[in-house]
Order: sequence, then structure tokens, then C-alpha cells
Amino acid sequence: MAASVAGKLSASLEDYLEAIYNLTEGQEVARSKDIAEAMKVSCASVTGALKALSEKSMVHYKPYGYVTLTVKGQQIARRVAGRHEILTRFFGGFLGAETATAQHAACRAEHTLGPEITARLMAFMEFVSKTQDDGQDITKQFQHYWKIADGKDKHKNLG
Amino acid sequence: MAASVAGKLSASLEDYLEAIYNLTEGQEVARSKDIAEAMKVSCASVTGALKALSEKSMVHYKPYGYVTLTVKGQQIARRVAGRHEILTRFFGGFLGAETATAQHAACRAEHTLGPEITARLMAFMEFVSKTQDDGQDITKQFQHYWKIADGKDKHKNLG
DNA sequence: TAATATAGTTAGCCACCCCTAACTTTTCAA
DNA sequence: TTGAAAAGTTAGGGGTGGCTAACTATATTA
Repeated sequence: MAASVAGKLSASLEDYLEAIYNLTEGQEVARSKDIAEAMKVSCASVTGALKALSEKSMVHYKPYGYVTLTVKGQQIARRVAGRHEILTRFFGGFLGAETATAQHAACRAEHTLGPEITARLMAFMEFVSKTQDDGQDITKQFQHYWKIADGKDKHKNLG
Repeated sequence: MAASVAGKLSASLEDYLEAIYNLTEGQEVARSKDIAEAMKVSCASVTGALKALSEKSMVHYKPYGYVTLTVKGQQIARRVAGRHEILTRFFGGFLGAETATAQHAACRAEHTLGPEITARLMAFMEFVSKTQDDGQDITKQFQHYWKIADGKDKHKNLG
């Protein structure tokens, strides 16, 4: 039998896939070192991850060679990246958290969202942008609410 | 030196703390078996977690004895439980996901939310309930939007 | 083209967290 | 009160995923 064909990916491997996806999107080739830098891990860790991803048929990988995603790998990476993007927009653009904070939280939460919640969150962000056209603008309304509610130590108990 | 005093908790240990918190809230005493059942792990895993939590001064623990939270343990558990509750309300009550789905996602995401985003999400849920009083009711508006947007395979690409 | 710098791999280690199997302690009831 | 059942612990093992150090392969450039 060939390598293990499917098998769900761990959060860590999903992150690697996403990183490779982002690197190869910018038309550059993904090299181990770039992946290591993007993920802030050692090159040795990257090699391990690439082997695991290769066994699951997610990447084309040969020692000392460049890395590309398989079709399956691309599908999953796109899904993960999409979740990441939605969460970042929700945490940052909508809730108003700083970009770095939103990014970081999104990266860690993206693996915990199933299709159901992902779809609904997407729809919500769509809904939000619709209200801008309607002149209601929920984002602005909430940001106003946040401003007057903040600074009064109202929401400081769940840090 | 006594046991390691602080040190951040892993997601797993936070979950144990939350489970103990929930068990002891219902005025019953937390026993290893209850924790094991609540978390769907073996008793052996619970023992390991209790030792770790005890070393971090999060629980009062003696072999074969009952388990209670220290003051510090209570603080953290409350924080985690609070995040869990907010996320469940957001995923379930607001976005409209099924309760089990919302609970499950909340349990996995609660560890990834920092104080910043937690506070903003709390404020948003407050804001949402305010709009009910104002007669706007964002929840209902979004649910209506969801209904007409759903079933058209619009949001199925990020499962 | 040969020497060196850079990139990538391997080997071995550690931490986390789960498990089963076997053992010990506690509880409870005959 | 004693012995079986239930609860809890210990020992040992497996998977994941990170690290460093040492080695190999590739690239560069003098």
C-alpha cells in the first residue's frame, strides 16, 4: 500500500499547509527556510511536517527539493486560509481588535471551527456589509457602543 | 523551592480546571471519576492532570481525596468558563448553530481568545441584546438573512 | 573548480497528553 | 468485620510536535 491516503490533519499540519499555500500564492516557490520563518519554528520541524504532509498526499516533497501543494493539499489549505481570513475580519474589522491580535487569535481558532459555524460566520460578515449599503452599518453602531462601554472596566473580567 | 508556582496552563489543563469548576459549582464535591466522565477521558489521565494542576497550585489534591480549586484555580476556571459561555451564546444563540455544535466549538476555541477579543465579544453580545430592546433585534435580522441565504450552497466552500 | 556559506536532513532528546493493565485504597453491605 | 465492588493510582507505552547538534547537499563566488 502506498502512503496513508487521507486521515484528518492536526492543527499543526493545517498550519503548515496554510503557510505553504501563502508562500506559493505569491508566485514564489516554497522553501523549507521560508516555511520555518513564517511559522517561527526550526528547519528540522519543517522537515518533519513535510514528511507527514507528504505521507498524507498533501504536498509534493523530495529531500532538498522545492515544495508544492497537491490538489488535495490546495483544497484544504484554501479552506483553512478562508477560515483564517473570516475570523481575522470578524475579530479585527468588525469587533475592532488590533490586526496582530486578530491575526493571532484567528490562527489559533481557525482549526476549531466546523463547516456549520464557518458558514454562519461567513454569512454574518456578508450580512454586516449589507447593512452598510442600507445605511444601518452595524459595525459603526457596535464601534460606538464599544467606545462608550469601554474604559469603564466593564469587560475586564474574562481576560 | 516549593512546586512551580505559576506557569501558564495548557488548553488541556484549562479544560480540567473548567470541568472541576462546573462540578463543584453544583455543590457536589469533584471526584476523579466525575471529572473523567465529564471530560471523556480515563481516570488515569485525570490523576495526571490533577498532579499537574496541584503542582501549579490550582487545586487542592491528595491521592484518594476529594478535589477542590484553590483561589487561583477558581479565578482561572471562572475566566475559562466565562469565555466558553460567551462563545456558546455567540455560536448558538446568535449565529444559530445547534447547541451541541456551538458547545463543542466553544470548548475548543475558548483557549485561543485573549482578553482583548473576549472583552469585545462580550460587549458585542451586550450590544446585541440592547438592540432587542430598541426593537431592531439584530439577531432576528441576521436569522432572516441566514434563512434566505442558506440552502443555496452559498456558504459551503469553507467546511 | 575548489572552498565556503547556506539550506536542508537526521538523530536523539524532551514535553504534553492520552491510553490500557495491573495494583492499591476506600467504601459498603452481607 | 470482612470481603467484594468501586474508585483511584502507578507503570509503561504511543502519538504528536517542538528543539539542538551534527551531518549532508546545494549554491555561490573568489
